[in-house]
Amino acid sequence: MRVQPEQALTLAAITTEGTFDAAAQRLHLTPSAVSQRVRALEIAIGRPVLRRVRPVELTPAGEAVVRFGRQLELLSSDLSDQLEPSENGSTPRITLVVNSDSLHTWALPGLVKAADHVQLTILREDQDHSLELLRRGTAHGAVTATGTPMPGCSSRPLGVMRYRPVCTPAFAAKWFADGVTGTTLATAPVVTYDDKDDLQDRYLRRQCRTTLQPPRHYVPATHELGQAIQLGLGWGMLPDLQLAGLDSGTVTALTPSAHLDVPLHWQQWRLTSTALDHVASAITESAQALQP
Amino acid sequence: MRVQPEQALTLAAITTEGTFDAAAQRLHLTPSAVSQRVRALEIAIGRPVLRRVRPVELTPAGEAVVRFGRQLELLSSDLSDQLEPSENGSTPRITLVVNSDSLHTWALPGLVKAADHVQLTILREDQDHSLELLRRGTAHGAVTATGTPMPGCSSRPLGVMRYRPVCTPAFAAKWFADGVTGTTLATAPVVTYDDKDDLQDRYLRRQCRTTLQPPRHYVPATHELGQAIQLGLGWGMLPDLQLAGLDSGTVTALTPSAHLDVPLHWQQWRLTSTALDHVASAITESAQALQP
DNA sequence: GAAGCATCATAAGATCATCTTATGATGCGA
DNA sequence: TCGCATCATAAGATGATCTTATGATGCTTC
Repeated sequence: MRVQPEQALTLAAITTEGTFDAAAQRLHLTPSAVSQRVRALEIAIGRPVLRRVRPVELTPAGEAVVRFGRQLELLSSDLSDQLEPSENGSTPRITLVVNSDSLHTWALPGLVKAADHVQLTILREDQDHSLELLRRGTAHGAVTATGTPMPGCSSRPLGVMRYRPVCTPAFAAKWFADGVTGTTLATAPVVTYDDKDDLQDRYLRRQCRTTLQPPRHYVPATHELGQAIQLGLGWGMLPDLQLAGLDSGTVTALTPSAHLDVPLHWQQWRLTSTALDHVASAITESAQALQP
Repeated sequence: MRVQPEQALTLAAITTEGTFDAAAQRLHLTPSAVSQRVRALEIAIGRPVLRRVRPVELTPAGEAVVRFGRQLELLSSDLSDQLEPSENGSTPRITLVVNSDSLHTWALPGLVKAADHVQLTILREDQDHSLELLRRGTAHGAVTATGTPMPGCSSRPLGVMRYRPVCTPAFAAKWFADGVTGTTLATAPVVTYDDKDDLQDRYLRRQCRTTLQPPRHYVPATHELGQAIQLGLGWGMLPDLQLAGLDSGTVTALTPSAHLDVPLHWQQWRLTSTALDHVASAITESAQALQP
């Protein structure tokens, strides 16, 4: 038997919501109806589509069905758009994942322009999570650091984010009076985004060839991380694009020539949707800022 | 109200079949049910989707719905394929338009290779018609002479078909003993595909700078047109690729250096279907034969 | 560990969309 | 003019799917 569109859309809703009951609410149905739809779907394709845990976990078959459902949603939005270009009640919603630094520095301007006919859901997540969100179908596209496309996705390079180690002149005078050496770097406090943020460690390794454990402060917001550094909380890695926005003289590079390049890529589902196309080209346009 | 997938698929079936009754048969329904589905659809989107003539003619809104339906069909096939790679009962059907010369000379070999997991419907049509079939959603892809993509389609260049004016040595001796001039060209009979085939006229214009009206024979089949020329029915424009297959000496060029280049493009719907992707790459591979 | 809550499954009947049957109108060709 | 093909509509039949009701399970909280 064939998978019914309704069934696929239901499974997609369950995946985004995480539970049957939440999906039922979203679909304006009783939980029982949702349960029955899932059962019917599983009977139709002859195997389970998800594991009943919280939140639900899709089986491979379930993932295929959800992909179908998501594409159907977009197709449907496209059709509505063609039929009633005026009525904007049901403009499609595109969900994308952008890491915090990109969102803060370059991603937003282009996206704003694309938002005429699209409703955006921007998820601010780090690398690991962003690929997971793509895989689960929660997001349609993502800015990632890995260029190899997920199965079912296409990937295109966006450019390179260049990070530099910076601090205030006062901070440098206090901690690096004897120069930026293994000794001083081991004691000077560093400000990072969170405990997964390894940019600083990569710099330290390149600089000293050993693993250092300086004091660390975590500031999990890009703008505020910049502020923290400007206030002398520590030194840290900031993108060139963010540095360009600071008043000159407020921060200084630890080692002027040193920098870390993080290549960024746009990954999106291989599906046809004018809405998604809009967003993709908007991101690409924004990423012009990443070109040297 | 939203367009239901069933309704879109129904309209698509009506379009391919031409009448409600034929569509009903294909869908294993009564004509009445089909009629009611169409009515429900028209009420849902608030305007007619087709004109009730034979065969039916879609309105712009109807065309949008049919496109949606066709894409849904492909999506659905893809899903089935993913869920049951073994059961090949419902391999997707891809419809493409290829002009006669391309079909005869270069298009088929690659397509044959792609046919493992795809059922092909090849429509042999000339330029005007092929774009129309694309637009109406009857075909998923087409080999066209125009490179500017239709709305909703993507286009990629395939290469160039080079045509040369040829005839038999005997024909040349009889008609062109005084050389290939405006005078001789005006009287020597020419063989063309049909009355829309303007390759010969383009050659004549380029050769003489005036419009000539030589006697014309129409042979609406590529292979047979070649045979006709070999039998001395007239001179005509044949693709290099076709000439390569003829025994040497059977035909000779009217003006050895003269040739007409027809650039070819592959246009297809911008949608994600592994089946369509297969066909597209097969066509592109075949088109290697068009590279100089 | 008992109570409370959230979650999913199942049975059974209600509801509603959609199909079939039956009939009629229209247009076209023989 | 008849016959045929086509599409529309009314009305009842059908059947899928929903809601209601209830129960099982597992996790949290006190």
